[in-house]
Amino acid sequence: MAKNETSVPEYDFAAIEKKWQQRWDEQRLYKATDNPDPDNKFYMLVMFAYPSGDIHMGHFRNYIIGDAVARRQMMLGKDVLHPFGWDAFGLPAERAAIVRNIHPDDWTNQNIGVSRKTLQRVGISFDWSREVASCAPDYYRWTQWMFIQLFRKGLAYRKKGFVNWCPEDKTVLANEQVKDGCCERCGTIVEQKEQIGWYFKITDYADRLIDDLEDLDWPANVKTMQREWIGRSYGLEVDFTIEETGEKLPIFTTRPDTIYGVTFMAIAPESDIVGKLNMDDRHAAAVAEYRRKTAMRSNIERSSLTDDKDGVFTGKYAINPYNGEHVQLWVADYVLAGYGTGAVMAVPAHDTRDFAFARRYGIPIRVVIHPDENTTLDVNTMDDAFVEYGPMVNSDRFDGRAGKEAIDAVSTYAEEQGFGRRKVNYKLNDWSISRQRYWGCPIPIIHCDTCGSVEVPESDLPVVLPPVENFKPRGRSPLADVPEFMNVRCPKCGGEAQRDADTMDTFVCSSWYYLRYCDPHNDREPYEKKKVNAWLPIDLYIGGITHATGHLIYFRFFQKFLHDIGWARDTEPAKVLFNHGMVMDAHGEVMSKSKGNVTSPITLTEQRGVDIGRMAMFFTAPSERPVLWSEDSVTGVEKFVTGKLYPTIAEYRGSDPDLKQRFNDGELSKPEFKQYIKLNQTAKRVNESYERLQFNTAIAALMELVRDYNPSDITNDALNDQIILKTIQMVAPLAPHIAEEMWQLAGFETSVFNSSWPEFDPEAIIGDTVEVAIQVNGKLRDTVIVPAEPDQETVEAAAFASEKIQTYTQGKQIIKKIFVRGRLLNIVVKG
RNA sequence: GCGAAAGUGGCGGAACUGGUAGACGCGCUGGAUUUAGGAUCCAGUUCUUUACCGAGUGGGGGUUCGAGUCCCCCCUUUCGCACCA
Repeated sequence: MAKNETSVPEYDFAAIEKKWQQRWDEQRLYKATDNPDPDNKFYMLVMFAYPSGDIHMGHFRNYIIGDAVARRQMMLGKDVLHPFGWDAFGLPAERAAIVRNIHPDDWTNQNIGVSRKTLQRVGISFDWSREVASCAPDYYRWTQWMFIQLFRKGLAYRKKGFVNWCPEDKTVLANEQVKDGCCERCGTIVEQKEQIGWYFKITDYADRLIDDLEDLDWPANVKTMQREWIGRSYGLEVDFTIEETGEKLPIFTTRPDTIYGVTFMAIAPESDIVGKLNMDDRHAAAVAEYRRKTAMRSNIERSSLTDDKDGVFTGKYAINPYNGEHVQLWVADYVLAGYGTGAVMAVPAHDTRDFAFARRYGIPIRVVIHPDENTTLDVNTMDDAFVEYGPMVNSDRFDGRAGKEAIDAVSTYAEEQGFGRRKVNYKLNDWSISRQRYWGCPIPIIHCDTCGSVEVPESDLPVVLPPVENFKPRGRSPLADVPEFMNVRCPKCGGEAQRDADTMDTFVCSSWYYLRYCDPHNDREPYEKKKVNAWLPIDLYIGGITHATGHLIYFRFFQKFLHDIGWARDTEPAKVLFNHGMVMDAHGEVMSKSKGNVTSPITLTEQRGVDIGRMAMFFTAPSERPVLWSEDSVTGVEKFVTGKLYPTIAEYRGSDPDLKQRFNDGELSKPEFKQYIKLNQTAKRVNESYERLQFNTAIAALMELVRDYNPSDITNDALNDQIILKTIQMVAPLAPHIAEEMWQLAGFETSVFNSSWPEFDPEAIIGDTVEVAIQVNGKLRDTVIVPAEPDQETVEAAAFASEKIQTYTQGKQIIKKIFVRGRLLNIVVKG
């Protein structure tokens, strides 16, 4: 064996990790350029983290995936931007600070320090010179700037309305922060409360937010969730008339073809239409009582009563403009005040909810759609509404029309007659952003009795969050009790005025952070456009699925807005999105402190080393699937790294090979050629695995390569050394420290991450012989070994030479033969 | 209830456009080494069987020379939506 006798030091991971983390830092290996080549750049982004103090396995997994991608992109010669920062405002800091009796600012900064150190310890290739924290005045100054831009375009406005109110956190929540009727953060049942606050008019962007999903390379489920959340539907708005007052009562419907089947109308209890009806005392009292009752019910109670529709009659009637019919007007809580016009036309025969309601209160049911020409529906035997399309009946001039065509005809008629118009509705509501809390970005608005809501002049930004002793929640913003903060002069008229006391939803802060990374220290503007346009769009954005209908809609909205006002070229922030799977314990349970089943990446890496921890995480499952973490995940990978991979460096012969050199069959011995083939097959497989973020199969391929590597068969030093060096390069993005150490032991003075990612020799993927499967009638009966790239005759000759094949074909009629190049021959026989 | 995705050994998981199912690893079994344990190495490991044969990717049907992969029905799991008119 041509073994190099220089002794290789033992694998001391602690020393190796420390050494390389220090050197990488000194060399500024991860420092991103300000002037990337736009055709050769890679913006690798992982989601902003909340600095809770400990980095858990979920973070670890998220960041090592991004890290592997970033490091490989470096080796592919790209200009790489791989930044990190902190989503540092928000309730948890405020609560922790209350409990510990320290200031949220101190608590947050301490945690950032600890978390940053942990991330550095696990060797993530973040460019820390670009770190941002959303609670820093030089960051939130520009969050306020963003608010002002929206305000100037009329896209930030203040209104009084019903909002989600968390009684525990004592603050307003956005729809996106309410889960199953409960506060997403603390689980308390959310109440509806009338409150004045600021909104972003995201609904203006609803169409673009849906339509532009088309071109995004995002997981299909996220796109579907966003489409459903925005909830676009096309329909007709029809003006019914209130009988006595003659007032218009517009309603929205997606089924104009059922309009002759309307037998009653229903109004949402919260709708202000209810107040305009002129009800007599008896009905007014009943309605008031009903409204009071609904107000007390929480959202979950209301939605869980799906089958049990109730309501109350107003004593009033409305007129259907199509046929002049007078129908009863009810108040019912299955109608939502916040969608459409807050009132609906009810067609019991063709809507499940209306059907249940009509049956309960004995309201007439009239069939106006038949399943088809030959089938008629009988009201008396129906046990549910018929909701499909079909020909219209009992519908005057429209009888016989069906489906989309019917809807068109009915809609056009309304438009011609002037009592209706085609309309698009959305489930998406405007984004409520006011929070009655201390630890957030102050809203840069001054309220003046004469001038109204006035923006703080840009030169006065940031509006600094004042130091406050007592920031306990009391149901209104703690800032409201700080007169030095609140009382200011109006920037317009100079009169006495008051600041807005609320702070912004932290999702505002995280809606533009990816732009700030491109120019994080700019103190004249949020960022230089040129820099943002050079780095954007994000080439790969990695995070958990939890943000599908929150952050991932908000930041698309911001990007589009900034595009519209000339601050960004791109209309979408991230071309590719990837959701990694969760990390759970060995039994598939979510890790949590209360369950006591938390494994810390810090402990893991201290005991086994960072690279082993990373490799184990990568190897256990492909990146998008959940990982059930257990010690068994580590065993095999640890044996491989310390027992197989690392010792190969002792076989290095110091030939300083040209890694671009390709060998051909003739210049290598048979066993050498075999190993050369294996190397190139592996390079191909590893490449494909990296592209799909399937690092588990990349590791499997590398394990095979190292297993089959046999230096005693190799006399060609250049080949031997090429195998070793390329192995190191291929494993480097996954296990950076050990790879860098081996690279140095091989004699290199520059980083492995500055070397070129190995390409494979396409001529060396197929060996000199191949195994071809021989099937008879589609069943595998034998395999034959033939020279590479065989033609059909060669394989057939080999096949019919096989005794096994003969026993299956003898005395039978051969009908046809199917030959798949390099794969198989299928002989179809009869008899 | 509606919608989507997924069901492969004892376990985590491989299998590109239909083409040799179970790569790689864990675990397990046997052997070597060792005073012993551990570690390491070698061999085996889908099921049934001594072996051959046969069966086999949740169940049932279909298309095809050939199906884990495509189509239909059913079951299970996970996720999302959940009165959106």
